[in-house]
Order: sequence, then structure tokens, then C-alpha cells
Amino acid sequence: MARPASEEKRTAIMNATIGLVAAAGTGTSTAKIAKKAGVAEGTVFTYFSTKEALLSALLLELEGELADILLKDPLPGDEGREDMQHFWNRLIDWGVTNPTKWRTLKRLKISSQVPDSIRTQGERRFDEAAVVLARALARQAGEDANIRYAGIIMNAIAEATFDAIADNPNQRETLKLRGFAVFWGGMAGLSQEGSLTL
Amino acid sequence: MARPASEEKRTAIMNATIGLVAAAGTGTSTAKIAKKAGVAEGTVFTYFSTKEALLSALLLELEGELADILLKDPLPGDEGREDMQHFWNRLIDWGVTNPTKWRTLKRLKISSQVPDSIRTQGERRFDEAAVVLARALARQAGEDANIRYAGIIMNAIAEATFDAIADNPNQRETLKLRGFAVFWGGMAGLSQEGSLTL
Amino acid sequence: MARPASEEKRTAIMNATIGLVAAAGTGTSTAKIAKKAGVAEGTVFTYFSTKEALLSALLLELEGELADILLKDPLPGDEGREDMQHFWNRLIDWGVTNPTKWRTLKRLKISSQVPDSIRTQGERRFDEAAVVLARALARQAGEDANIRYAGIIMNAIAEATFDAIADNPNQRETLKLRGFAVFWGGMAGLSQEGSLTL
Amino acid sequence: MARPASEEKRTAIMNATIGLVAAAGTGTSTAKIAKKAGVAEGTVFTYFSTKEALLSALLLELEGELADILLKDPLPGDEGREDMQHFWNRLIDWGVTNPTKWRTLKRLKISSQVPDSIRTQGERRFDEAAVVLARALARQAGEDANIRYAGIIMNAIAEATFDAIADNPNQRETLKLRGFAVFWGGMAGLSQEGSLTL
DNA sequence: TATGAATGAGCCTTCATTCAT
DNA sequence: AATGAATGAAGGCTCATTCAT
Repeated sequence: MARPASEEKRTAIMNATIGLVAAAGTGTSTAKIAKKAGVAEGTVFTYFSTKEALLSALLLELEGELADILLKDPLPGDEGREDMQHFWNRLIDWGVTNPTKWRTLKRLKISSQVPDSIRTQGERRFDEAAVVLARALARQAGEDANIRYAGIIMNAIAEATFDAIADNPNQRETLKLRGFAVFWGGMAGLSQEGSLTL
Repeated sequence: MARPASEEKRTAIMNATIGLVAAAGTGTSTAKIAKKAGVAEGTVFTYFSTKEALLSALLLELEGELADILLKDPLPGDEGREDMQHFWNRLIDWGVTNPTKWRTLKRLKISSQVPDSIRTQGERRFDEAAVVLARALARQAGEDANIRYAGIIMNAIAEATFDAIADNPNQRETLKLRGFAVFWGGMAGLSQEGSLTL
Repeated sequence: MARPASEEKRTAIMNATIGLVAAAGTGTSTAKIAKKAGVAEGTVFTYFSTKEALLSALLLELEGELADILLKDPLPGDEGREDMQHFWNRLIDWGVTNPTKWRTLKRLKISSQVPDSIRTQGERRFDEAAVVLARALARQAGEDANIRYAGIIMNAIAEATFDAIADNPNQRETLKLRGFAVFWGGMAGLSQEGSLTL
Repeated sequence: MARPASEEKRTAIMNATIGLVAAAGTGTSTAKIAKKAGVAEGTVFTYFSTKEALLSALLLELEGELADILLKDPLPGDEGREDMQHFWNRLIDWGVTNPTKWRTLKRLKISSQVPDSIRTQGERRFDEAAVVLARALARQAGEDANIRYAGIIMNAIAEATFDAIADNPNQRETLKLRGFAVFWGGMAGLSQEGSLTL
């Protein structure tokens, strides 16, 4: 009956936020976000009750998008190196294609403007992927390898890989391969240290 | 800048900043910093012309401190794994001993309140360490391994290691070993991918 | 203004306003009013062009309701104490029965969000009652007693009486009697001071 | 050492607030207050941490001022009508001399922007005066007359008296006398209704 | 007519920085 | 040099009102 809430506007606000958070951190003002999104300052608050709510929604959205991409295509199915590399390639491709999203996601994950509960909720998006990852990892790093720890390291090496690709875009595939080799080699190192009681 | 009288006050301001940035990010107000440092609000600005100047000085100071620690003790001198592990141990020990410093350093490195020129300048502090690192790395990852890339990954794995140690303080030594194994294994993986022209 | 369709909605808006103004003052937002009334935000403005118009209409309505009540039942007709006490009892009964209306009326009478012209207009609602009051008063306080002055005092003592009854509901009748005694005694005092030329 | 906090500025802010609250209610903006006081917007908050704190301080200050005035001069000492009239005269004189203060005080007493705890605290300022009032009242209205109730009525009649004086300034003394006669007569009426158990 | 999204002025408050003392 | 009061530009958010549906 009334003017319907516009998905388009919501998206515009989110995209503006992605761009600004990537460039200037979560300290960007809602006024700048509104301006960049092409809406009135007040409109931001009809779509997100609070700046915190906006940032939280953005974190969940980005993690959801990434998680979906990891799982979209069928896995090779070897339950080992190839499955893992499949994930790795998806991760790198997404990050390289969406550098500002990646940067924003990274910032949101450590921002004090996003409540811990949201961060926890966001990790849940990766539960499904984590199962596959765990299976593949078990072969390379032993049954009791810690997935969370492996995940953080995978992320970190991906990070370094993005940087390298950003500096040398034409070496993209090589760098992607190399990054995985590092990760996979690291996981092998992990296996040699025996089990831990955490 | 002719250093104002009291070195003590300068240090107090820096320490207060470390604590507050670790806890609340670079958004902390200069007023809070002054209060925690036990000086008047205006005094902050006789030691640092600007909040940006304060944060920049802090970044350089922390990176200097860390760089010094890496080089303080004599190296084993094998120009390989042991030299590298020596660095690794220094890095982890410093981070575990000074968690707020580590956290603050991490935040400053990505803060939009610190100009890029400072960030570049800060990396220079590690030039000397990088030389040693390069030599050691050459053996494990090949002559043309990229130090910057390796450095970023080392940092990342260290980060994951801190988290793990923070959660399980009594496993500190085991986790330190494991972290290094991962790093070293990763570097081995690096070598297998052939040379890159970057 | 051609009254919009639903008298029911108009009433709902007014009632919602009564409740909210009593609780939170004339600063309450039109959005809250709409919500409490169960209508859309915009609907408030099809019934009342302006928030000011809404509050003004409410003031007039409440004063009208109270004035009607004062006159509804037949007076004892002694043109003295009994007529006056009849009014007093109506007034107190209405206030005790409708505490939020009373509270809202009180607030509207001094709100800067209601124009003076409306306040004046509202007083006109009591003209008829004032005639009776004047006659009754003449006996107790002299021919030239000032009705406006007496009215204000009556109101004030009623106010104090409401408070007392709110604190001690079971003493209602006694307090009502006592309040009138105070008022009537005061009017006697008034007569002793001789006439005034106002 | 630093620029000392200026009592003058604090007073300017308070006076500006008195004027604006009298004219427009407690909804007045801190920006307007600052402007009228001739200070920067931020300065308001170096003297009062919060708008609520400002209004609260103002309420306590005004009640304190009024309470002091009631007690300043020596009482006639008859412990009856004359003592009471002494209070009455002080009250009326203050209100007539400071109409905006009176108006502001009235508004603050019912504002939802002042916490109840402050209101309670404010009433305490009148404790000393209340003792005298109670004694005088006992003679006219009986031993068990309720002081709070009497106080409210006194206030209310004073209110009506101010209005009348504002309309007819040259009748000031006569109206003051008349107002007291009404109050005193009302208290006599009170005595006739017998005791209440509240 | 009813709806509620859209608007932008305005609100209270915080903050980096300046400056009188 | 040290202090902290003074400043005014933002900042996040609310609100009365308008307008597309």
C-alpha cells in the first residue's frame, strides 16, 4: 500500500558502507554513507536501526556471501588435498575479485563497533564448509588437528596472497598456486608436532 | 621537535595510549589518554603536535622495540632453520609478554589515522632483521623467495599462535613449537612451486 | 476541515495522545502516538494537519468534556453553597475517574506547543459554568468577587485533592469534603478583604 | 594554573536556561541556551555534564534560593497567623520580583527531564521552613493538619495571586493581602472537617 | 483514504585542538 | 612547561511532515 521498502536502497547503503569502511574504517560517518548511497541521512536509519546494526548486517552478509561461494560448486571429492585446494581457489578468487569487500570484512571482524555475539553468529556461516575442511585436513595434519587454528592460518596466507596478487595481477594463477603450497606445507608441518591437549 | 622536558611524561602518554588503543581502538579520545596518563588534556599536545603524530610515533616506537628484540641476542648462526627459529621465538615471546602492545601495533598498522608514509617508515625498522631472514629463508624456500611475502605469513601464523596461547597459557612452549613447524613447513611448500618473477 | 471517514480512528489517535502526554509530556513523538493508536504514521496527519493542531484539538476536547460534566446534572438550585459543592463534586469525580485525562489537560494548558489563542478559546467552554459559579460565589465572597481568580484557586485546591486521593484512595469521600471546606473557607476569607477594582 | 572555571559563565548559562525554560519549556535546546548565554555550545557541557544535570542543578538552585528567602528575616514569632503571613509575603514578593524564575521552577518540578531523586532532594530544602509552617498551621487548622497538603494549597493560591498581580501590578499589596486571606480562610475550613487518618 | 518510506533540520553530546592563566 | 576551560565542527540519531503507492 505504502511505498514499498526498496531492496535497491538497502543495497545502495550496504555498498556505500563497504566502500567507505574499506577506505576509512568503521569510523566513517553515517552521513558520508548516506551521501555515497544517494539517500537522505535519515533513510539509513529506516533500513538499519543503528550504525551498529548496519555494520553487523554487513558482516553477516559478507560472511554469508563468502561461505556460499565456498560451497557453490561441487567438490572434487577426494576428501584431501584437492577438496582443500578447491576451497582455496574459491577463497582467493572471491578476494581478488572483491578486494574492498575483503578489506571491509577484515575490518568488521575486529571492529569494536560490532558486538561479539554477531561475530560468533558470523562464524556459524562457515560451519558447513568447516566440516569438509576438517576431513581434508585430517589427512594432511592428523586426526586431531585444530580446525579453528587451521582456518585462521589459511585466512592469513590468503591475505598475503591477495596483497601479492594486487601488486602483480598478471601472476595471479601462479601466486594462487604458491599460496596453497605454503598452506598445505604448513599443515604438513603441523602434523609433525604431535597431538596437543587443548 | 625539541623534546619537551619530561621524558617520563612522554612515556606515560605513550603507555596510556597503548592500553587504550588495545582496548578501544584508535578512536579513543585524547582526553581519555591524558587522564590515564595522569597529565592535563593540553599536555598531550606539547609532546605530540597532533593525535595523528602521537599514533604515528607510537607505531614507530613499537616496531622499533620489536625489531630490537629480534636482533638483541646473538643468532645461532647456522644461516638456516635455527636462525629462523631464533627469530620466531623472540617474536612469540614478545607478543605473549606484551599482549596489549601487540594488539595496539596490529591496530595501528591498519588504522586510517596513521599516514601511509609512516607505515612505510615503520617497515624500515625491520630491514636489518630482514637480511638475516632472507638468508635463512633461501635455504628452505629457494634463492628467490620473497621476503616480504614470507614476513607477512610469519606474522599471520604468529598471530594465530598468540590467540592459541592466550586460550591455553600452559601449552605455551608446545604451541610455539607447533607454530614454527607450520611456518617452516609452509616455506618448504613455497620452494616447490618454482621461481616467480615478481 | 471535512472530517475524514473514520470517527473511530480519530478517537483512537486522541486517546493514544492522552495516554502518552500524561506519561511523557507533549514532547512525545507523533510516531509513538500513531503506533499506540494502531494507525500508520501518516494517518495522524490526515486527521490533524499538524501536531500542534492535534494537541490543540485535544485541549479543547478535554475542556469541553469537563465543562459538560459540570453542567450535566441539575443543580440543587440554592444559588449558594450547595450549587458550588455540586460543581466541586463533579470536578473531583471526573479527575479521580480520569487521572490521565486530568494530567494531560494540565500539561496542555501550559504547553508551549499549544498557541495562546487556543488556550483562550478553551476557557470559553466554561463560560456557562462560570455564570452559575459567579452567582454562588457572590453570597460567600461578595458581589464583586473575581470569578477567574476563584476558578484558578478552585482548580488548584482540586489538584491538591487529587494528589491526596491518589495517595489514599479509600479516603476519597472524606478528602473530597475536606477539599471543598478549604475552598469554601478560602472564599469566605476573600470576602473579608473588601472590594477590589481590577 | 589553567584558566579558572568562571562562576560568571556558569551563572550566564543558568540564567539563559531560566529565561528559555520559562518561555518554551524544558524542551529548549542546549544550543539555544548556549547562544543566549553567550558561550559556545560545548561550553555548556564543561559546566554541566548533561542537559539533565543542568536542569537538575537549576531546580535545586531555585528551590534553595526560595527557601533561603523564606527564612532570611526574623519571624514575628507569634507561632500563628503572623508567622504564616510573614512566609506568605516573602513567597509572593519573590515570585512577583522573579516571574521567570517562578515559571521555570514550576516547569522543572513537573518535567520528565528531571529525575525524581532530584525532586525529592529539592523538597528537602524546605524542611526548615516546614517546621515553622507546621507550628503556625496547628493553631488555625488543628494539630493533625497535613503540612504537605497545606503547602500545595499555599503554592496554588500563590500561583493565582501571581497571575492576578501580573495583570494588575498596581494592586500588588491588596492582592497579596487578599491571597493570604483566602489561604488562611481555607485553613480554617480545613479545621472544621475533623481529623483524617492518612 | 491509508500506508509507511523518505526527508533533512535539529537534538544532545563528544572531541581534537587552542589559548588564557 | 603545564593546566584545563573554551571552542565549534562533527557524530549518531529522532522527529514532524511529505509523498509515492
